[in-house]
Amino acid sequence: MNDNKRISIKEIARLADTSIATVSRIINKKGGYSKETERLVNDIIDTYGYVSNMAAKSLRESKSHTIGIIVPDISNDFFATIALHVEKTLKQHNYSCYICNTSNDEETEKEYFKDLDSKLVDGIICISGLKNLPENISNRNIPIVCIDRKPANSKNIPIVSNNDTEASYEATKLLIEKGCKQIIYISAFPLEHHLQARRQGYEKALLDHNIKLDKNLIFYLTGKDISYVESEVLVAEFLQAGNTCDGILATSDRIALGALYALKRYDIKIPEEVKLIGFDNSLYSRLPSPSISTISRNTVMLASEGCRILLDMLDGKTPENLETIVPAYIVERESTK
Amino acid sequence: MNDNKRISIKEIARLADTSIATVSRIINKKGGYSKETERLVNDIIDTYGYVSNMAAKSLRESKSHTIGIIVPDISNDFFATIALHVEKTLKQHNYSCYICNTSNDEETEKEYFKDLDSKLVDGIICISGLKNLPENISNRNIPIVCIDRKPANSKNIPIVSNNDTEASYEATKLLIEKGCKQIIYISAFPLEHHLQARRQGYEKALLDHNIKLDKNLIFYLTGKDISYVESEVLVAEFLQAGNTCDGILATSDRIALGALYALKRYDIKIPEEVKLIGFDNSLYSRLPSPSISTISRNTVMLASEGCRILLDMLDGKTPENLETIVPAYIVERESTK
DNA sequence: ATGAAAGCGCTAACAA
DNA sequence: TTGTTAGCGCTTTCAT
Repeated sequence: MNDNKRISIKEIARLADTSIATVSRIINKKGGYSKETERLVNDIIDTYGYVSNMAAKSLRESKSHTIGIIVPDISNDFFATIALHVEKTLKQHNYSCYICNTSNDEETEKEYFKDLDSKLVDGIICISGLKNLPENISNRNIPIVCIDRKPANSKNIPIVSNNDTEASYEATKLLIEKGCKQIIYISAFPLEHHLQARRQGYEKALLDHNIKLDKNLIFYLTGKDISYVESEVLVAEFLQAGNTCDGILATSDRIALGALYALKRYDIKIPEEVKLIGFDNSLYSRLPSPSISTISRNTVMLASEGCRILLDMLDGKTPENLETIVPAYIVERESTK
Repeated sequence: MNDNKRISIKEIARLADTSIATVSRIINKKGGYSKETERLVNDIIDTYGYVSNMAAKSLRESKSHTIGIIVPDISNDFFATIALHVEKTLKQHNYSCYICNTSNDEETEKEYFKDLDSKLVDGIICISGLKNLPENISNRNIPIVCIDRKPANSKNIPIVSNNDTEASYEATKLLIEKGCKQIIYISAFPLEHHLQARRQGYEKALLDHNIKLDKNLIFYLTGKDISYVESEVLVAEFLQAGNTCDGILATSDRIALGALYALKRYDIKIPEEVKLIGFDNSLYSRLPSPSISTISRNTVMLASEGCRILLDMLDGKTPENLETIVPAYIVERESTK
């Protein structure tokens, strides 16, 4: 078959001396043809290496058997793991995936939504960075499931996320129980709902343990630099100014890592003098010495729950719950031991 | 526009009281229409949130403005970085990307090739795990560029890879110059060409420095477990048996990390007693303490060279070089200092 | 069990 | 500058 041209069902029909309708039926196993023609047609398909033309199929059916996955940053372990798991799961249900990397850029994300719309994707799994989803996509009635982050105008869109408030509460509590009294809180700028939830958990834990909230211990990154760089600078400046602390809660492992670097730079012993805990259970917490305690977000479950809901919606079902909570849990490592 | 139905150019034409041909021309900026109709049509497009139907466009044009990216494992930092960079680069040239994660599974990879063919992708960037590319795809005359790994039957397919032999040579030389005489070599099972190249570089460096090759110092992983686990076990057993070494060259950072863990377990000082170097310049070498010296593969350049060549091919040019070598270079860290 | 034909939305060749 | 029309490959309805 050294022919580089794609063969069509029309051609197959001609070769099998039958009609394109029959060929189509055979390819899609719809029944209504003889064993004999079936064998003949399948033989031709094999010999000529026929591959269906998805564009034509999609045009005709107004669907693409494809799902779009929107991720902020595929080179981030956390998102990559989710994307990977989503892809694998959906593949088992005969969907392929467009992975769209927004680089946390709002304009890019909007473009991708349009792109996915244009490509007739059957559904979207979305870890969005947008405050609001684009109007047109939300009006298109295309099934969307959000993971981790929830755009404000997504009232009817199911979301799968963690019990962030509680997880953050537990992390703070762990530090307190290990004797910490001055606990720094470092977070990315809390545009997103889940970051606000974490702050609440932190505050509640302090309150419940009679520790007065000290606003001077709360820091937000600007996002102008890589998070661990910003975090390192911030903690270093804090220490340089003669301030003290005995615990640090960071809302990501990368932020925690920056803190770790700063503490090391000032020869502060971890966990003896300062205890440290992050979020995400990524390589950033697993690999450093001392290894950093962290909150596992349970990426596999975030992904599989998201898929389950999306697949239900693709089947025409209405999701019973708009909010699905995946339990995050503490992974204790050297930095709090 | 609370209508969830997609509007077509036919509908636009009706609303603008013109023909679909004119609308098509305006959308694609082909010229041959008045300023006035242009404005009118664009207004309608905006108000109705028109989005083109890619399936129809692809069917008509026999191309999809989409590139397929085949990767073995998107949750691996090294591949993810390449995929990300490829996606960003191609996006600037108005191509979107299918990222296909093969999980190092041959069957999956073959399926994906078929899938990409079916989706009429205009080109493929391929970090393949296959010994041979599928027949049908190589006969389809669709532009393919391989990165890092080269299937055997890809005679006419351009490949972008590193100068692995030299890089490995330099790494070994570095260890030797720092005084190492018993250098362990640990590699994944060398099905792939670039792993054989690295072994050659290692051997040549030993030879050039009058160190006799000791086959007992050469180890291959089976691939039955995660590489750093296998590597840790392997080095631990080596030490347990009372053997000694003063340097380790690992063909990936993950393998190097396993070695690091084993050495630490036996309280062997790095770099004082044993020096260690890996490959990839990933988080696995950057984050641990001591940090691990490594060979940077120059992922950004691997990706951008791959894109450059593919874009040329998409323009109908024949690539001038079938082999493009991207220089890998040593990143020295604590483990060899 | 099979076939003829319509039509999905689009581009491009041709006509006006 | 604009419009008419064929046809890309496919599924599906309606005949037979």
